[in-house]
Amino acid sequence: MTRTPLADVACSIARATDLFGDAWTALIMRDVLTGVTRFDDLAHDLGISRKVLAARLSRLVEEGVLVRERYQDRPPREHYQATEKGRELYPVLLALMHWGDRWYAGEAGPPARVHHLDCGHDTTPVTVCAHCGNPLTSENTTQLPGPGGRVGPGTRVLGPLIASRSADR
Amino acid sequence: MTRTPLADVACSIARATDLFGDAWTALIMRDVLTGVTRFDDLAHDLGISRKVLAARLSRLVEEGVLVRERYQDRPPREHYQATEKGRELYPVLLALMHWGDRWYAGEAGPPARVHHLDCGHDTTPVTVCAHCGNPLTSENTTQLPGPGGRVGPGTRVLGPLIASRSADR
DNA sequence: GCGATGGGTTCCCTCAGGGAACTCGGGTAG
DNA sequence: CTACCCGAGTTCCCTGAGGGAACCCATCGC
Repeated sequence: MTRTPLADVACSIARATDLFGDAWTALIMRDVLTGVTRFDDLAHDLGISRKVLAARLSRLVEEGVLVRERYQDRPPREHYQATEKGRELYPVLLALMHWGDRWYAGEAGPPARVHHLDCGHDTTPVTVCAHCGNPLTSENTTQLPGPGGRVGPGTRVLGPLIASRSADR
Repeated sequence: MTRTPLADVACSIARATDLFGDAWTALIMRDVLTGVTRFDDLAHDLGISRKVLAARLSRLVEEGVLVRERYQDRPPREHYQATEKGRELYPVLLALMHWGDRWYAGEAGPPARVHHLDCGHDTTPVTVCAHCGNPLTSENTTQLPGPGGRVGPGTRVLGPLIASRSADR
């Protein structure tokens, strides 16, 4: 649908969603990161059209989020593995999953648990400040322009910033 | 495009992406949470088609993520505010933004900074274990079936789980 | 009365997604 | 040697969601 290209907008969320803001991509990454790495397995597990799956996978490979590698020679079989860039999407998935659990889990409870091997407990993810370790929320944070945030022709900042909220109108 | 309905799949990521896995929804939430709350402002800021914006907003209101409220009577003006459910999407946005910063920021650096009011520093978000406070990664966690994760007809678990990885074939 | 907002809705067109069939190379059973 | 299956895609057609731009309607400010 001639999706408006978001990649060139000066906002990291826009850049990230240009790739990740697609219903399938998140689910593909979830599967790959939890061990479903082969084309047919992904197609069956997700119920995605094979055409779209092929397109998504090659996009993800192009972007360096996944690599396609041969894991067996006779017969030749390939699978997809997450790169470091891909593995770093895990916090996004955890955040999405946690939100889904909070707001859509039925009476039975969430469909899956996350088990933290390091401490041996089932856990929930919390997004905290790298500095002080306390949780970050929309109320206790402010978005400010960063070094790469200068405005130019064809470039939009990450949305009117708090500071420019009334100024830009 | 007769998008495959993901909402009924027994996976919180699928449920969340059914709503959120759309390029525009993430950006709308980013804007609303940073103070861009009016229809026209959103339309201009995002460069989104007004038709699609209207559709997204009403979907988000329907889902209880946003509320539409009149903030002034003469002339009548409405805006959209995030509910608690909506504000809790903030960690997802932070995770997306952080990933975008890590992998797509140019030489100039990221386009925006997140300032944590509680500790007074510019910060980066870290996703940690609610239990022990250490970072969660795809390597140090495992997904296990949860209470709501029983499999039935028409219901898929959150992707073949680690445990069933070789068993289901 | 007249134009300017703000907040949408309507119309048309194109192209991405769904579904299912087809391909192609390498096993493997008989 | 032939027949059949599997993994991994590719091709084809059809539908409907997204883009773009015009249109609508109520309420100001003048």
